[in-house]
Amino acid sequence: MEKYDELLIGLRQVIRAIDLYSKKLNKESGLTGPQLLVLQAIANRDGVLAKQVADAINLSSATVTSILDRLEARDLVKRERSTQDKRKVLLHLTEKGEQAVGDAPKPLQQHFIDRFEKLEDWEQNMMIANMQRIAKMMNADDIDAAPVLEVGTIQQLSE
Amino acid sequence: MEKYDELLIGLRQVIRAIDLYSKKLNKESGLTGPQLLVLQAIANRDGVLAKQVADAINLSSATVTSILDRLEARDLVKRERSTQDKRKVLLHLTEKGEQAVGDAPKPLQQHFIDRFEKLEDWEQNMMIANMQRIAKMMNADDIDAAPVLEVGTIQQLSE
DNA sequence: AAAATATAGTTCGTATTCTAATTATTACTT
DNA sequence: AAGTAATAATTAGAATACGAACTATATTTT
Repeated sequence: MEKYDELLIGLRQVIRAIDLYSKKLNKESGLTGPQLLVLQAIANRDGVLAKQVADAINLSSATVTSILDRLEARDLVKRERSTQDKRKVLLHLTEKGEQAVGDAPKPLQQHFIDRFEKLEDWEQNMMIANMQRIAKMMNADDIDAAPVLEVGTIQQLSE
Repeated sequence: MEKYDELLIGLRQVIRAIDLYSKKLNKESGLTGPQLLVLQAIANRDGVLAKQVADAINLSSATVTSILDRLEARDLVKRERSTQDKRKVLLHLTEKGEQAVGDAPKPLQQHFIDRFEKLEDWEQNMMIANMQRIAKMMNADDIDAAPVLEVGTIQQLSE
């Protein structure tokens, strides 16, 4: 087996771990990973806009809309049209939603963070540098000249 | 910004790079990343089983079935029931399929590999070790297995 | 030989995710 | 003031991805 295979397999495991944990979450708490992330974003700031949530958790507006549809159908979230700017939709948790956030297990992010923070500083730095390097090596920018500047740009904007 | 944020953003960039490149591929060649991976797996070994393809590219059988449905509908792949073991389905490329594989741009994997192989040995090893470590730290099994052990114990287990 | 297990593939239902197109509204330009 | 841009959200359509349930075969156990 080639070395790059090992790396790509490792990467796939990571991606899969995220997905599988999302499904595990769903079984145990009735919420998938993305759903929980959306709920937490609203819990963090009541009345947040759908757009802001999308930026915060790095998804397109369309994706957030579909997640919100499901959350609203289950009476966990309430949409409210802003009267000042009628394009905007303000998001709130219902009581049920607040309870769900409180009861839910940690999203994978949190679980991972707990472990990550136990590492030595130099280890943390090394892992960050490596991941950024892979991101760079995979960056579509370098494949073609122009079209896909978005990845880097979006990250910068969302900070 | 916390350090773990940097790491998770890097990871997100990687995942996104894979997705965006898949869509770019699709626009240019009419094949998505996973579709191309399936075609290549068949090109590698004519008559391969669906199951083997699934294992090779790390997807569930159900997912591969749906990808094969699309590829077969477009006359890129042919399914053939084995006469010896009628549970099995042997996969072949059609002429059109072979041409598609030949014409398609490299999947992201290949592009990445080219770059990865230019690195020094020790760098490659470090990147692999790091990715595997992240995979381990994200592993859902460990979440259930070792919930409230002491710090020191967890460190030992996760090494 | 009969029953229990295992394997290969498919189908079903659900969720995520994207882009492109659409709607409604607000802001900017001329 | 009218026409053009930009913004916020949604809708439509496509692909990916999974587990669970199911069908059909094969293999193993009793």
